[in-house]
Amino acid sequence: MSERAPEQPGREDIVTGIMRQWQQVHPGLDLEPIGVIGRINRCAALLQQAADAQLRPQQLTRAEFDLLGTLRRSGRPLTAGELTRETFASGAAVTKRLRRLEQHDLVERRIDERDRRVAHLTLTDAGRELADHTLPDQLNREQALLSGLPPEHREQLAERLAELLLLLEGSIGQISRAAN
Amino acid sequence: MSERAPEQPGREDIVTGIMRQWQQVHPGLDLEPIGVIGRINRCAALLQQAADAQLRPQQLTRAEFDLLGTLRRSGRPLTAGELTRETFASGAAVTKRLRRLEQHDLVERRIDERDRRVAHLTLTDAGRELADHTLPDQLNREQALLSGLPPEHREQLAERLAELLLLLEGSIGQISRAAN
DNA sequence: CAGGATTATTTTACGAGTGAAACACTTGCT
DNA sequence: AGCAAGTGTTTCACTCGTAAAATAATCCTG
Repeated sequence: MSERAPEQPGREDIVTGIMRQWQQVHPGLDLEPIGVIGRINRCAALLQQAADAQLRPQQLTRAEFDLLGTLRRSGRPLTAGELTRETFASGAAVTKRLRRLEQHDLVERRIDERDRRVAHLTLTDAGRELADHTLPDQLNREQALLSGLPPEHREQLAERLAELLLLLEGSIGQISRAAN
Repeated sequence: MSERAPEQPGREDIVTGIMRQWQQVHPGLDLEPIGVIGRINRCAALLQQAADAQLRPQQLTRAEFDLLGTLRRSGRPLTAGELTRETFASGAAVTKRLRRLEQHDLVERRIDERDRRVAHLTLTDAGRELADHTLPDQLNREQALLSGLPPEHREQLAERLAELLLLLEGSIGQISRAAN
């Protein structure tokens, strides 16, 4: 399917070529941000595509699975608002996703008695089982993807990304008040 | 919701906390993929949010700007199909975006005379000006975000991401026929 | 040189996400 | 107590993206 040119198996990633094109069109422009940010975006797109494909048979969206995972790892009921903040999503989106998850009997809703505005969401047994089955599966396939990288490079990548993310949370995250 | 310690300004990124939660719930599970992939996804989300905000005043979507940029850096007319592959998007999405860009007189369409199925798209003068004004702007703000990282860390990050992307293009990209 | 296979692009029908307004409560002020 | 202000969640109207079907042209191949 790819016998293009006398090209080596995998010499360059897509972004390298993109940067070369820009350099020819705008010589002298500092393209470093593309080398970092463009690659992050492409990697994210590919990885999300892979995750979506893996969740499709379970009839779950990545965003829905994110909710299940957030409930699972928190180990206690969360309110809709907490889920909104934890999953970095809009309130409207969370409402819709919760409706679907409730319809499929994966999460349950309990109205707070003190303050009847707030809803506490919990995983049902089915929801917990689904999460507990799906997460390790997901991690295995992801680890398989990453295994093509030498372990010390994976580790370095994680460290550098942590630095960057911390930085971005500081400079961009202000509005979204990511309440940790 | 988080009684963690006399919290320092920015000691940990969000993902570190998420990993700690998982470790408590599923001890023994290998969470390394979260450290890499989870962080890539979060970084991408934040960076895209920043880019969207910056493009809003220009009345452009990030995806639309991606089309303009692709045409600009290619330096020649591209067909709709080429744009589809280059921008990593679905055909339908490209059709819609091109319609909008044509309506705003940013790109022009010319039907190929040999094969009247194919459309060649070009930037108009306005489109080129917009791209030439917006890209450096974008790069400057992105460089400003990254400038919080030591230069050698930025470089290392770009290198490691290039390795990863190359790997992912090999293992995931098969379907999407990225004909380069 | 006719008619099916192939290719390039658009249309259609629909699902998912969004911001703003609405709704449903509780809190605090007087 | 009464009511304005505040808070948590849902609804509404809309945009954007997608997969699959439709359209439109070209390429074979006998």
